[in-house]
Amino acid sequence: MPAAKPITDEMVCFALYSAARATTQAYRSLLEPWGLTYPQYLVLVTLWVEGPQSVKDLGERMQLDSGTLSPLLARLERDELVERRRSDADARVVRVSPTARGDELRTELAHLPAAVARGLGLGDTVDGAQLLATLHGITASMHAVADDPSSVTGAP
Amino acid sequence: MPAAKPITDEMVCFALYSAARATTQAYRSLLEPWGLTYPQYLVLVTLWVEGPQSVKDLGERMQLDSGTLSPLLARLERDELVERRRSDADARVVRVSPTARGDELRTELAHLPAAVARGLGLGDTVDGAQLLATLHGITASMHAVADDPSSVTGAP
DNA sequence: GTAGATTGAGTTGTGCACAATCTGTTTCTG
DNA sequence: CAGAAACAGATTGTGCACAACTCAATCTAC
Repeated sequence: MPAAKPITDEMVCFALYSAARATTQAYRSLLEPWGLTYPQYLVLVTLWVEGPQSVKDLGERMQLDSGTLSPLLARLERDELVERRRSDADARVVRVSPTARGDELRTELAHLPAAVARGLGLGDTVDGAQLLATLHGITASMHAVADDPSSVTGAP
Repeated sequence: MPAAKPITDEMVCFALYSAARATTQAYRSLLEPWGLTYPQYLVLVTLWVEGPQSVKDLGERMQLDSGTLSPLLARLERDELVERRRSDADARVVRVSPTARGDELRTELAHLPAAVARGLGLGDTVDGAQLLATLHGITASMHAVADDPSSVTGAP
């Protein structure tokens, strides 16, 4: 067996990839009784916290484009959790708002954050603030790489 | 405007979700010249490091089931980067190994880890070992939640 | 040795992520 | 004002993630 390997980006990236998948699996279990997926839940949380908003705004908050959001919102609308209405002022804009049922879920799902925090060991084994800062840093760095790969491979 | 919000699981989970997506986007840019996706790259890395192995073993390493791996491997095989051969000893087992071209990529892509590490700020702004430990902890915790949601919601 | 359980891959169906493209507005500009 | 450009959202196509299922090969018990 070889000696301890150095920490490579691959290990970190793979760990990130695994952790994110494990998280959506955890939420899958928790949300299953409501027939919600994790991204659907995130959309609802955004609407609850920030109020009704356009698809574009929602996309900016969640860093998702209409190719992802449109079908997702269509499913939420089919399940009568959100409503989509084209703006009168600007017919290009579609305003998304929770339905009455959608708002009810806010109460029904209010126990989730604490439950997941408990599962995570937040504030206990995990320093939430520091982890958050690190993750934000990674997100920013990786966006920079995605936008300009040559910046890290050696400019051509 | 409310005072500073506490760190909630939602913030951490969303940050994780964003960071993971930003990472695959970064790899998408970097791997685009080779027509590889990030999961395909991960499979190749696993084969390079650990050598040819069965679909099951690959699935255990990457925590993916055959529903994900089978089509992914079929695409890698179509692109002549890996080969699949049913075992003589046990006809249920399919052994996956890199082709000559697949092995060539190991050299061609050898610059990636350092490039991404540079982009991440690994060892610089980010403590890789600690981050890795935290991510492994999260993965384990979330698997526990996924396997038994009642453990965090209060047993029914 | 055969019946039944287990295993390893593959297939099917749903949903998310994202690039590319399209459509209908709106706004900018000549 | 007319045409160009920009914009918001939806659609299409590819690939991943995962649940549920199928199927053949193998293993276990009897």
